[in-house]
Amino acid sequence: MGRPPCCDKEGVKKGPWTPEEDIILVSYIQEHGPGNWRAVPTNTGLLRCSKSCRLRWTNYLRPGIKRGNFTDNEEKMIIHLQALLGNRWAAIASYLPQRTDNDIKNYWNTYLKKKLSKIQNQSSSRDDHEEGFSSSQPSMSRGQWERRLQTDIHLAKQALSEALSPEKSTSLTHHDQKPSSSSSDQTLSTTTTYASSTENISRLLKSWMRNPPIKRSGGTTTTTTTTTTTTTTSSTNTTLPNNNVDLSEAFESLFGFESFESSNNNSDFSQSPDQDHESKPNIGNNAHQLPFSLLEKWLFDETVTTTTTQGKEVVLSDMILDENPNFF
DNA sequence: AACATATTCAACCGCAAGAAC
DNA sequence: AGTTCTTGCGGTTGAATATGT
Repeated sequence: MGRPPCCDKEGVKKGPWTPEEDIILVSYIQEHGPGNWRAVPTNTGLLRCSKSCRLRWTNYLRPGIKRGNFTDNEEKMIIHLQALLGNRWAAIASYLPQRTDNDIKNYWNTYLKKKLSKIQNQSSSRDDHEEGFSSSQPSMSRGQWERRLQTDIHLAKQALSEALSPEKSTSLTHHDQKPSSSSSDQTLSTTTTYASSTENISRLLKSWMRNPPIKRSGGTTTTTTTTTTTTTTSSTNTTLPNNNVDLSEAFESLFGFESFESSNNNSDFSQSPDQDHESKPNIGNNAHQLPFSLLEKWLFDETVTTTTTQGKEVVLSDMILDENPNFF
């Protein structure tokens, strides 16, 4: 049976979000900040459940989300972090601050998993003749598995190092400079790689205008009859259905996100402690300032620290696995 | 051109943890 | 201490889109 769904109420809209709804949500969050999601549908008049609002914000609307193709570095990091952390997408996403866990999860499920299994098939067919050893990966001898794990850890370190290195990998580096960085040139650079909420929505708007969701479940026809709580929103709604490009541009100017973003570089809007990243290590922010060993330490402290049978903690990354047979 | 199949990804669902009462 | 509420997470779904026949 289980608990009834939180959104089982009548009158709660489901399905794809419309630009109108996005605007309402963003303008509300701009005013009140993220959090207290329960109050969002009530206060905005959105016919969405709180969960849906939070998800829309965290996955698409919040500033700092990068969309589009994953870079090689990102791919590497995902692969190795997945090897280290498993399907802890939120944890993995914390190392790629500009990507959402949903994005990473989708990318993994639709692309990386297949790619890796292909590679694994190829290598396992080569390894089949080798003598087997019963380990957690049956097709691999224990020594192989240990060595691979070591290699994975090493590569993950390397990938992390590359990704966080300030002089490398422009896209990643820029992303790492989250809005909390104070320098204005960093702000400029972030606007090229980070998408602010405005940019997110304006992009959505543009693509939406190109391909209006005609068949979508009442999406476009659902005019938000509630003349929403925020003045900005209500004025926006009146102009929405007509001028497409102007709309998105008007939207950008409406919220003045350039100033908004920069004014929030040190603010709590995108980095407020009570929101999405509250438990995340926020590596992107200061990665270029932190000694890398510290990051490593944090990474491995959290994820690879394990306990031996004697209850003594062992840091896996520091172990020479082959020399510690008792580990298994 | 029309249909079938595969792929992508936004959104939903249910569960768990922790906060609030 | 127990219950309820809120939020976050990971798995899954299904509509839209791309690709193949």
